[in-house]
Amino acid sequence: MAVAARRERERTARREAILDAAQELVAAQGYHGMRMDSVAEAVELSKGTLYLYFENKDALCAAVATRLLDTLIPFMESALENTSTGLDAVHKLFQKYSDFTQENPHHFRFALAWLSEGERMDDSTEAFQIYRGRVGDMLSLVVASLKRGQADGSIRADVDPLPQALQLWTSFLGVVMVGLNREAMAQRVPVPMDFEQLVPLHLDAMVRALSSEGAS
Amino acid sequence: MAVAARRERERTARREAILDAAQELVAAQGYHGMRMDSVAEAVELSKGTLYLYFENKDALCAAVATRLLDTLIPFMESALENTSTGLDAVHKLFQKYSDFTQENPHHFRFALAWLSEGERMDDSTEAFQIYRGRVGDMLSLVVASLKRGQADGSIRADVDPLPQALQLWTSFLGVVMVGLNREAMAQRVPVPMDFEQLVPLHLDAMVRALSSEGAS
Amino acid sequence: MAVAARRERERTARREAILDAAQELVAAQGYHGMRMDSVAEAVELSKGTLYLYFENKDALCAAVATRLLDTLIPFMESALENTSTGLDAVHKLFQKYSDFTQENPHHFRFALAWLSEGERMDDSTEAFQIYRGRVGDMLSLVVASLKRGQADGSIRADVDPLPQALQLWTSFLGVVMVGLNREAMAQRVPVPMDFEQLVPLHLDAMVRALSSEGAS
Amino acid sequence: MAVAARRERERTARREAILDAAQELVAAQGYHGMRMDSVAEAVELSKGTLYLYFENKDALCAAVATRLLDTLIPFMESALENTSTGLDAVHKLFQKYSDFTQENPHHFRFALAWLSEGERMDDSTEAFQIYRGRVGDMLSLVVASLKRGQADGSIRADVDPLPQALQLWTSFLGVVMVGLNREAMAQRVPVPMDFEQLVPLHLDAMVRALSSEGAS
DNA sequence: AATGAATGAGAATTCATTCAT
DNA sequence: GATGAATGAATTCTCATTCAT
Repeated sequence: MAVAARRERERTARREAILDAAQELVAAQGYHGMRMDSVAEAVELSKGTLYLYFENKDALCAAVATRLLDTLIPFMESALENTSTGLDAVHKLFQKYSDFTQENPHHFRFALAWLSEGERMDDSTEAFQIYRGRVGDMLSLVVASLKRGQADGSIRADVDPLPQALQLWTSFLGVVMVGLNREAMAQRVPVPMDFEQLVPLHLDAMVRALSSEGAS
Repeated sequence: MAVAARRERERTARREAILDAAQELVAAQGYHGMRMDSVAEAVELSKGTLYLYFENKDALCAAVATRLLDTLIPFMESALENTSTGLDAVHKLFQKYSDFTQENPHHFRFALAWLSEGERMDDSTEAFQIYRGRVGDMLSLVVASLKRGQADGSIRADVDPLPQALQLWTSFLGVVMVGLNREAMAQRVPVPMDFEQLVPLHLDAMVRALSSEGAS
Repeated sequence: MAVAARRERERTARREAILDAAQELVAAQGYHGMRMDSVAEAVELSKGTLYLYFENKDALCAAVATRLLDTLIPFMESALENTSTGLDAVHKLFQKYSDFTQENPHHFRFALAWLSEGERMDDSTEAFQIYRGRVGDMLSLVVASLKRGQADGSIRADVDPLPQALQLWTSFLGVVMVGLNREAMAQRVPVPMDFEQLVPLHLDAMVRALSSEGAS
Repeated sequence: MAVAARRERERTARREAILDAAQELVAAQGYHGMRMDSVAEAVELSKGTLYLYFENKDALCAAVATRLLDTLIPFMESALENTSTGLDAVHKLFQKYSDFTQENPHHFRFALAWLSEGERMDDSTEAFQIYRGRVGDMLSLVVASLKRGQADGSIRADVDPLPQALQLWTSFLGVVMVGLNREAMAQRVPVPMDFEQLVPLHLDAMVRALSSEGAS
């Protein structure tokens, strides 16, 4: 029995180690740059062993993303403590979101790959299904804060919470995407770009747009 | 002489055909998914011939992007006619941008695929430099309108035109990206989404955020 | 344990098989004519497998050359036993060199093909650095014998050992090269050629040139 | 008639121009580095036109080499004027040969390719046959000087002219080959090499070896 | 005679995945 | 469970040669 338990523990630990390595590599080199070879080397396992833990590369990446969302959601929830108003809550929620993407660029890159190459990713794996569920959880946090803001008067009454949550989230996606691909952007845009400014500017714009103050 | 003229015509036509094929393939399969082989097959030319028209894969992609911007920019410029204020101009500029992406989903898919794979490209080709110039032209339209809005009092004076133009553009990228992948999104996000609403909501938010009215 | 030992044996054997095939192909077709495809086919391995054993084509070629020098050097060293003088040693060294090329025409053809195509190689691989070291070892034998000859008075005192060693080696290259291509030469040079005589004649000339006797 | 003559003149001029360009390119980039594309561009002709003047790449190269030998032979002959002895003549002959290879490295590279890749070159062309004849002419010069040296007593009587001429020529091939591939050599040999010294050293050694003075 | 667009058979190298041990 | 050697299809790019005009 104890043996089985230890085995299970070892298995979990190894799985986590693989996820750690994969996460770091995706962060450093992007989805395409991450090689199964490198993951194996990083965890000091053979390439074959990787396939005992994950069906294929996409499943491994989905598992990385899921684990990140599992971290992101409590991280965002923690932003809600000590918020004066719903508007403040929305602000802090996205601030956290932004912080998170800066610290875990892999999550974002994965999410984007998922969006922009969606059709070509292998979404048949269980790992992928779990990941999907998490996205809904995250959006719920935003919706709830918007509603709270309307209740406490900090957010305009004519805002429709769910669509507006999606507007907030998706516009954030664009800003953060650009921030994560600064090198690629700097190559393509012939003006100096201050990527550090981008997120604060966007957050500020979003707060102004939602605020009940100054509404006609 | 007629021969030279015809040759020139044929050459241009062939070039356009290659661009068409490449555009479609990148839109459908992403930058990595687009294979020079597939492009060649699609235009019924040999692989080698592609390289008579474009230095390499990156130059071909840059040419596709340039061609798209060549259409987009006049289209956006046309939005500036009959605009009452700078704020109105910004609004209409992005409205056009949005319309364009709806009508030319390929453009957007192309731009996104190219961006979100986030890898450095070969920027040594002439084609890439031309593309880079066009991106600047497009941004200039936004910057100019922001300045005009500050001059006529419709836009807040504390807005810094270039960074704000980037914020506007990049946040739009996210919204439109999601709008173009509505099916993938709808299937994956476990809440009902009304994509038609997304762009107007975002436009509205942006205008509120920039407007000098109701500024503290 | 036995498993590890067998694996190691197999790995070495496979490596040697690849080297054999590459050596033969370069000898027969020159450096450019040797294709990684052909090597793979010759050893009945997939192309990819070659790259598990050697970083790239240049590293493979460097390894072939190294292996040949590993045989040649002890063979030349054996010539130094029972030599009366330094001059005698130089003579016997090149006699051995010549014998070696007659017995291992592949070595020479390989070295020549590699040299006469005159292109820069990828010298960043470990394999190349090892090869480079071996070339130095071989030359050292000649340099040492020249010095010995000067010490014992058999070789002219005004000889500068290193440059002279290079002169000896490189002039030998030409003679042996022609000797190995006797058929091609005989067919192409419109005078009767006695190739058997060529090496002895050259050796004799070299000894006369180095000898301290008869120096002005 | 005049028309035919002019045509012929033009044709010859164009042929020469192609040879000039090819010669320069082989010199600069080696046999493999020389591209038919580059030749065409250099002479401002289309690639197709090249094939109206030369059967294929190898025939073009053979023609370059032939033309060079056509220059080399009178050049070597000119060395014979004002020579005091046969030994002096041999010395000056090879001195000229060496000068020539330094100034026309292409000739040499071609000759070597011909030797070391002989079997794979297309020797069926007429250009190639002409080239072969020239080689014999050149050797005859050396043979004649050796005989003269024996007659005037400057060269050892026991030298057999034809074999010795071949020894001289072939050993020179090696030295010059290395001199022409200095870059490749410098990469492979881990000792500092002074290529300028190599040819004089070799010439000196050859003269000592042939000289009747100091012969036993 | 001249053109130059088109060809297409390769070339080296990569990498996710499999499978005998 | 773990290994790691082997795979082989895929990918970008090259270049001597051809041929309709």
